[in-house]
Amino acid sequence: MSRNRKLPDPARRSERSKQAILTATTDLIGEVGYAKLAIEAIAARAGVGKQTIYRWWPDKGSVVLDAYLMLVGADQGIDVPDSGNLETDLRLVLGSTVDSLADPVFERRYRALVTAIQDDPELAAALLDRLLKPWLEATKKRLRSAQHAGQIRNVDLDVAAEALYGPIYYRWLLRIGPISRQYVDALIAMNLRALT
Amino acid sequence: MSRNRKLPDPARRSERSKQAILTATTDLIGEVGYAKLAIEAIAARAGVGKQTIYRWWPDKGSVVLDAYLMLVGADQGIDVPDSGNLETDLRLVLGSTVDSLADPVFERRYRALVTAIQDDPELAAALLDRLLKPWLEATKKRLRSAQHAGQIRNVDLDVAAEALYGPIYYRWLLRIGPISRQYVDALIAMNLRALT
DNA sequence: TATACGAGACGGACCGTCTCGTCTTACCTG
DNA sequence: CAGGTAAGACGAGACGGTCCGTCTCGTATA
Repeated sequence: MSRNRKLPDPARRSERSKQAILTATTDLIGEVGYAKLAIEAIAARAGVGKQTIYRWWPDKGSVVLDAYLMLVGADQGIDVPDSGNLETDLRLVLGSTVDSLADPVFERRYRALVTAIQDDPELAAALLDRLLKPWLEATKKRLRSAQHAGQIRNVDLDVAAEALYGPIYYRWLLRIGPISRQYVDALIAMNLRALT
Repeated sequence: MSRNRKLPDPARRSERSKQAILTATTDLIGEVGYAKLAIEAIAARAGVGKQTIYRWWPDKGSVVLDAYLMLVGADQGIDVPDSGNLETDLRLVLGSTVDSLADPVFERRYRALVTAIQDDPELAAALLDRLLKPWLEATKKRLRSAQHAGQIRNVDLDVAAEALYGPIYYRWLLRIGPISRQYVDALIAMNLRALT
């Protein structure tokens, strides 16, 4: 009862076409948004046959995920600096998160991704593994270091890391309010009060 | 250059058709999901002409919002109890939030709404005003009461309220992990440590 | 030599607009 | 406080258009 479809040979895949498809996808999301993004339009823009897209991706959401990962240059490793001053380091990493979310170049693409995720748990898992988890893990690593230095108490690091990112994404995803450096500072201050 | 469209008369609107449309929408989201939800299918299921839908709603997202608000019985006012014990009261209100998000009946409909919001800021504002803000305001009110009782310190209540809801929605929207009563308890404990 | 490729034809699903004839309702008249 | 009427909201569905996902074609490539 397993999948009966003949799989294509990745070794023979055209890198040129792949790049063209992902680039066209990123451009088109910026122009027409995710809802009106059409596979046909991607193929036309990329100068590619539709079948070439359907051969390598199961659906629109998967193309969008890969396009975004290429855009942000994922899989190159996230690292939170360790200056010894936790507040400084957190301000740096959360600040760069906020900058990305507020940057129009990334905003539409990221929102497209969140849209695609909502009715595709597999895609959500892929995004989690390849983008969100690296950030969370890097942040937890920095918090663990602070724990060992006796700067913060012995709390659940998953809860602590999500308490930092959660309110930012909450504000941004549900459009509750603007996310600014100032908001980040207030958030960090509150969390450090809980952690020390 | 203003809108040149003749507006229909709300006084003559058929309440029967309205209910049928919103009910059909809720049912169909549960069956096929938001992405595959078709206006034509809603009309057919509701026993209604397509024009009747297009006459009263500008797009699919708006229908979905109204359907959800009807489902949860919004606009009936949110109130956080004030037992004197802040932890108990927060556990109650955040617990009911988690229950909703985890309930399959509400989950698909709410995720549909989040999807619709991402490329429609106006719709997002409507959701914010009619659903999210009432919860946040009720929570802030309870926190303010605790402030006056000298139980928590004098912090920005917007930041405090969002620090409570943010991580829950973050986990749920980005499918980072399961949201449970246990997680809520850990979250409340951490926030209370920051607030006292 | 096998197969990934660009191109595009194909039937089908829905889109959003429109035009019917019917039914409902707000309002006017007596 | 009827009862009659005209405006318009209604259900139904035809319409051209877009895009879907599958399927052939030769051609190019590894």
